[in-house]
Amino acid sequence: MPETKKEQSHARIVEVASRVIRRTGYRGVGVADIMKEAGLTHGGFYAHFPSRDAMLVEAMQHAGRCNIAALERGIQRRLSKGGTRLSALIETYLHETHIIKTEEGCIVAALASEMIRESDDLRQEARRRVVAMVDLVKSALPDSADIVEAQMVTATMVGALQLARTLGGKAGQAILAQTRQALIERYVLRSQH
Amino acid sequence: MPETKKEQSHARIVEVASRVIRRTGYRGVGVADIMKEAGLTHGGFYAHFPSRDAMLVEAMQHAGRCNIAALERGIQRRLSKGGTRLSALIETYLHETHIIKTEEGCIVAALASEMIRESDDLRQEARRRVVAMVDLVKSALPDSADIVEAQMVTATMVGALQLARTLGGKAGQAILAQTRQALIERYVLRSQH
DNA sequence: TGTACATCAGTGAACGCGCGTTCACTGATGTAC
DNA sequence: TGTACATCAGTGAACGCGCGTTCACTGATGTAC
Repeated sequence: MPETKKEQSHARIVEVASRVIRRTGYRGVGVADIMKEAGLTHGGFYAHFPSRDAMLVEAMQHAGRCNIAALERGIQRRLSKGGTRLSALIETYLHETHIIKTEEGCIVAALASEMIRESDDLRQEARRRVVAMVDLVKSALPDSADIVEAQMVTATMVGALQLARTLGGKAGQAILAQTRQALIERYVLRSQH
Repeated sequence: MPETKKEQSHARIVEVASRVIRRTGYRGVGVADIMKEAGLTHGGFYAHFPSRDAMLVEAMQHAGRCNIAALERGIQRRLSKGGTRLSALIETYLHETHIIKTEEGCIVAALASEMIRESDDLRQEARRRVVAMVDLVKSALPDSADIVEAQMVTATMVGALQLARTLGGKAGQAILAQTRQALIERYVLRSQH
């Protein structure tokens, strides 16, 4: 069954918003901007969402699911050239291109320090996004690793990407390279003997 | 020589702002709120700063310097009870109380994901705050460790604190505990033999 | 010591602007007969 | 097949509010003589 026109518009708004909030933050963008970028006028917004906040929740969910899917694709691509699932994940997540590409990048890294300040609904969705990321990391860690270990690896990758973005340039790239190396050394090389 | 009344007010505004931005973010607070919390009215603001942005730069610098000083105090207190400088730093930074206490906490963790979106002046100051944190971490690492290694450790601690805050509760505390343990295992225990 | 004036630090009303939200209206598409 | 009406999806003007910034004014403190 084909989507109705309204459903298509709805999906387009969410898609646009999910990209824009990663670039400019929760507070950095208005309803009118998002509608305009989706090819609509701002007046129609409230036919799609009860509030700006509700739209942000959807945008965050969408961004997180795209993140997981994109990471999984990157992992499979790298796995086909050899290596472990974990090294493939680490190399995909901590790739240098993500320093600049925030719009399509990890929603957790893009908004981590803002998450705690927003409405209850947004914080709850933020928690879900973190849990989804942690689950993906856990699926790549050795079976002996528990959820808390996966949380720590996630924290390391998220923090590294954020500092790399703040410092920028060669220093930013160096952080990512170092973090890749350290995580792979700790979790991949050591478990091989 | 005693401070003039104006210098005292200026310092008080910066102090208040440095706390409030850690709690609510760059965009989460207005000039009037800060002046009110400093016991003044908003009209006088522009006798102290050329713009809101300039005040935020000062607030960030102040917060960062207080962070470094507080960490150093925490390190010395712990060192007097034994242990290494690095384990003292890790245990001070990743202490459970920091999950809730954002106002007095690390400015980098509080604003990491917002830093890249602000004005050039603010981003430059943000870079300085990151560099200062990294320098402190480097001062606690073994001499063989280079600056990039210090950056990675900083990223791990910052990321862990942010995820701990997002998840909250027991899960948040578990992340901090796990990260402390992993970092100490990697850098402290291993270098002892 | 007292008087007159200048400077300092802050007050509070006002301005302009942008943003979230509302709402009367419009053109396109679907449906009944 | 054509006509009349209902529904859908979106438009664009308007409202209220808060925020950064400006500015004329005020009371307190310092200074000259």
